[in-house]
Amino acid sequence: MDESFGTGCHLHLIDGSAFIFRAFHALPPLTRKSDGMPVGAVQGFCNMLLQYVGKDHGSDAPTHIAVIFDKGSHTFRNDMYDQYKANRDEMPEDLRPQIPLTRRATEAFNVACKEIAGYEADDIIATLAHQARDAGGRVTIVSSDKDLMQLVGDGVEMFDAMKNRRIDREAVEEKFGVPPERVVDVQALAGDSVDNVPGAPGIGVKTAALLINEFGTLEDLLDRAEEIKQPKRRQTLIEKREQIELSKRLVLLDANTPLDFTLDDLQLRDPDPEALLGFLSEMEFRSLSRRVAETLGAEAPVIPETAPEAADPDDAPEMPPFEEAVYETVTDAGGLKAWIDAAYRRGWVAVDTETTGLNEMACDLVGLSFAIEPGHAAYLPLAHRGEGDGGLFGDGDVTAGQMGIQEALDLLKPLLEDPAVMKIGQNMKYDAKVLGRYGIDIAPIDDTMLMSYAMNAGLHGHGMDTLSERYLGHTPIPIKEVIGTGKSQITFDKVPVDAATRYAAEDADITLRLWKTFKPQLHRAHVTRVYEGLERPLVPVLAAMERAGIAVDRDVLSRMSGAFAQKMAQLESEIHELAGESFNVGSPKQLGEILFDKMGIAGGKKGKTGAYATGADILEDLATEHDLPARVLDWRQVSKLKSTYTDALQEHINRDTGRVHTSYSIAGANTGRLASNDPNLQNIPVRSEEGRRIREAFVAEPGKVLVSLDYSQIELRILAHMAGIGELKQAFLEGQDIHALTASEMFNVPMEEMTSDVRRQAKAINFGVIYGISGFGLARNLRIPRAEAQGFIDRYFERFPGIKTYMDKTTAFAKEHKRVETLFGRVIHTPEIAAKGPRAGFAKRAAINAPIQGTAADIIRRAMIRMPAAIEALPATMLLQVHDELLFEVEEGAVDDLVGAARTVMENAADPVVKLDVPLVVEAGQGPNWAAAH
DNA sequence: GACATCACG
DNA sequence: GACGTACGTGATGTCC
Repeated sequence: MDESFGTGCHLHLIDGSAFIFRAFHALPPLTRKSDGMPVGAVQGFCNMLLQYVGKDHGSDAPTHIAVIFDKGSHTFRNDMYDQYKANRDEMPEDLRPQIPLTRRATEAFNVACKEIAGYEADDIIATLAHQARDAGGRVTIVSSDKDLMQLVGDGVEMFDAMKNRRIDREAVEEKFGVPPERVVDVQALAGDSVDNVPGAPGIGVKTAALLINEFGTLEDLLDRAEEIKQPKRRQTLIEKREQIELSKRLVLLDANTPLDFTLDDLQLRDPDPEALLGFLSEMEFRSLSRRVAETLGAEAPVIPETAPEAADPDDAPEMPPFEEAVYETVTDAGGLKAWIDAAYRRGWVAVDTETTGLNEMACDLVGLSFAIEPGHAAYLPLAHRGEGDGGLFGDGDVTAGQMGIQEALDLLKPLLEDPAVMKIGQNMKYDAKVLGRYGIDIAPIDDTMLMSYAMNAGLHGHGMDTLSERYLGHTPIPIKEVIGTGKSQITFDKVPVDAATRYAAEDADITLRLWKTFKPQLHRAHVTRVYEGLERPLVPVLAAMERAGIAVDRDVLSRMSGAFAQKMAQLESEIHELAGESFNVGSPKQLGEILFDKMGIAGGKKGKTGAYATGADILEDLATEHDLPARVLDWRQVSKLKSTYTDALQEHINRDTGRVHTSYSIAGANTGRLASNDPNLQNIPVRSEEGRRIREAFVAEPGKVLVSLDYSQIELRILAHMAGIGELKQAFLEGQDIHALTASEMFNVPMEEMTSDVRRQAKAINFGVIYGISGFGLARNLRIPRAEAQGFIDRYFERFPGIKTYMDKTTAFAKEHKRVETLFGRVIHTPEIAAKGPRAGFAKRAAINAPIQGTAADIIRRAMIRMPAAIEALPATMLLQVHDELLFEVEEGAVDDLVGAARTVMENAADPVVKLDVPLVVEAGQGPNWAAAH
C-alpha cells in the first residue's frame, strides 16, 4: 500500500467548490431541523463522498483521492485582467455557512483537502492531473466544469457526479467541436460571459471550432487571419488579436502550481468511524449516518428528533407571548460566554447595538443586546454612566456591574465575524457602522428591515415599531419612555441599566421574532433573489461609503455664506422698497398678501389651505410684468443655497474625520432607489450656475482627484428595452441623440435641421413618458396650451405605439395584481391603483414609472455591489451614489485604471440576469472637486 | 407637526 | 363629463 504513485494507481480529484455550488442550486433547500442551518449542499457533498467509503470500484477503484477548493477570490488571473470573474454575483448567504462545513465533511471522511492561495482549484487539479499522468497513473476529475475539459485525454477523464456521466475525449469533442488539446483555443475565441473572459466579439463556440479546425491552432489562425474569407470575422480577428491572446492566457490552466504536498499524500484512507459518524449526526443526516454505519460495520448514532416544522407553512411560527419574555442583564465574562456559546450552537443570533446618539459616525457604543430564542434575550451594558449632566462637569463615571468594553468586544469579535453564525438585525447598516468603528467587521448578516422592504415595498414602512405592531401585534417600548423628550432628553448611557435592559433586550427579541416570521415568507413572495442579491449585499458596501465620507472645504462654504448673506440683505431691502413696507420675504403667506391684496396684481390663486400660491412657476409668470416677484425669486434662490447648503453643510463636517458622512436609507424609496440624509448629498445644486459653485467645496484630498461616472439616459434606455421600441433601441445602439431623434420622428424635422427648441420639447415628452404622461402635466411643463400638449402626446403614441401598449399593459397588470415588478423581480405594491377619484391617477402614473425607475435603481445597486471587488487593487474609494452617478476619490496616477474598471462594472451591471437590448453607456469626468468632475 | 417651497435624479 | 394631475426623494422655514 505504501508504494509511491505510479502505474496502476488511479487518482480521483474532486472540484469541491464547483460541486457544492452545483449541489446548492440543484438540490432542494434543506435545513438542519434543530436550528434551521442550511445544510442541503453539505448533504449532497457527503452523499458523493460516501461512494469512496469501503466500496469496491473494481478496476476503476481509486487508490488516491483529494478534494480541491478555491482559496480567496484574488488569483494571478486578476493580475492579468482586472475584470476576470468581475461579473460574479455574491455568494448566496444560505450557501456561505456551508463552505466551511464542506471542508469539515472532507476531513471527517478522512479525505485529503487541498487549497493554495492565489490559485484556482482548477490550476491545482491541472497540476496534479499532469503529475499523475506523467507517473503512469490514471486520473478521474469529478467535475463538469468546461474549463477543466482541456485536461481530458491520455488517461485523464472527467466525471459529472450530478448527472452520473463520464466525460471522455469524445464527449469533449462533441461539446467543443475540437479535441481536448484545442479546447483552450476555442475558449479563447468564444470567450465566457460567466468568468468574464472577453474572447472575440461575435464569435461563439461553433464558429471558433470551425476556424480552429480549418487553421489547426489559434496561433496559426491569428498569424494567417488575412486568409479568412468573411470580412467581418477577418477584421475582428485582426483587430482583437491582443484581447484573444489575453483570453487564452486566462482560460489556460497552470499545470505548474507550486504544491506543498505530493501525490503520495493523497492515498485513499479509511475514515475514522467515530469522527465521521459524529460529524454526520451533528449535521442530523439520519439516513446517511445509517448507510455509513452499515458500510463501516459500526453502530448508527441516535439523532434525537426535534420538533417538526409547522405542518402548514403559512402558519406563523410558535412564539411565547411578550408578557412571558425573560430578559437578562449580562454583567460579567462568564455570562457573556454562555450567550456566545449558545449563539454558536444555534448558528444564529439577533443583535442590536445601543449608542449615545443616532449618528453612527459620532456616537459611542453603550451596550449590546442579543436574542437566540423568541422570548429570551439579554442586554450587555458596557458604558452606562451615573449622574452628571455631560456638560461643564463632564460625564458621570461608568457605573459598576458592567463588563469592560474592550474585554467584551474581544470576546464577541470572533462570534460576530464567524461565517458560520448568522447575525440578525433590524437596519444592520447602523450596527455594522458602529461596530466597524470598534474594529468588528460583522458578517454574515440578515436584516429584517430589508426583508420587509423586499416583500412589502409600497404597503407600509419598515421601521421596527411598524413591523412589530403589524406582524407581532406588539407595541415596543417607545424610546421616549426611556430617554425622555425635548429639553430633558438624556442619552442612552444615562439610562439606568434595568430600564435599558427592558428596552434593548426587547428590541433584540422583536428582531428575532420578525426574522422567524419573514425568513420563510421570502421564498413564497418570490423575492429571495431580490433580498439576497440587491438588498442585503448592499449593507457592507454602503456602510463603507458612509464611513469614508467626502472632504468638504469649510472655508469655501463659509465665504459663500457670507456673500449670500450680503446679497440677501440687498435683495430684501429692494423688495421692501418695492412693496412699500417691511415684511418677511420668507413667508409665502405674507408675500401672497403683499402681491395679490396690497399691490392688486391679478392671477392670485388660493390653494386648499386658503393661502395664495406663490411657487416659482407663478412668480416666474408675474416676473415678466413686475420687479418684485423677480427679486423674490432671486432672494429665494440665494436663501435656499445659504440655509440648506453653505450653512448646513458646515455643521455636518465630522469632528474626527473632517469629512461629511451622509447616511443612505436602503428601504426609504418604494422604487428601490436609495435616499440620502443627514445631510442629503443627492440634491447638491448643479442645474444653476450659481448653485453649481457649491460643488466646488466638495474636494479630493491632496494627491487625489474626484472621478464621477454616470449612466447616460438610463431610464429611457430601460423604457426602450421594456416597451420594445425598435426605433429607440436602434438609436441607442447607434449612439444617436435620442431627444433629437424623437423630435425628428414626431415633427418630421430632418435631424440636420433640428432646432434646440424642438429638441427641448421632445425631451420634455420623453421625460413625461417615463413619469406616466398627461396632457395637463406636459402643458404645464412646456407652458403651452393643454390641447397642444395633448396633440403632442397623441402623435407620440401614434409614432411609438409600443409605448402606449407598455403603459396599458403595466396599468392592467397593476390593477390585477396590485403590484408591479422591475426587470430584476423587485416588487413594488400599488394598493392605491384600485382607488377612485384623483388618487387613481397618481397610482396609475406611479405604476407606470416604478418598473422603469426601479430597474435603473436595481442596475446601479448591482454595480455598487460588484464595485469593491473590481477596484480592490486600486488606490480608489467609492464615496457617493446619486441615482445614476457614482463618485470616487482616487489617487491621481490611477484615474484611468479606475475609470476603466468602474465603467466596465457599471456598463455590464445588468448581466447576466437580464440581457438588455440596448447598451448601457457610462460617461466619466474627473477633477479636483465635484464641480469639475461632473 | 402640517404645509409650502425648492434642491436633485 | 368632471375630476385633478407629471415620477421619486429630503431639508428648510413659517405658522399654528
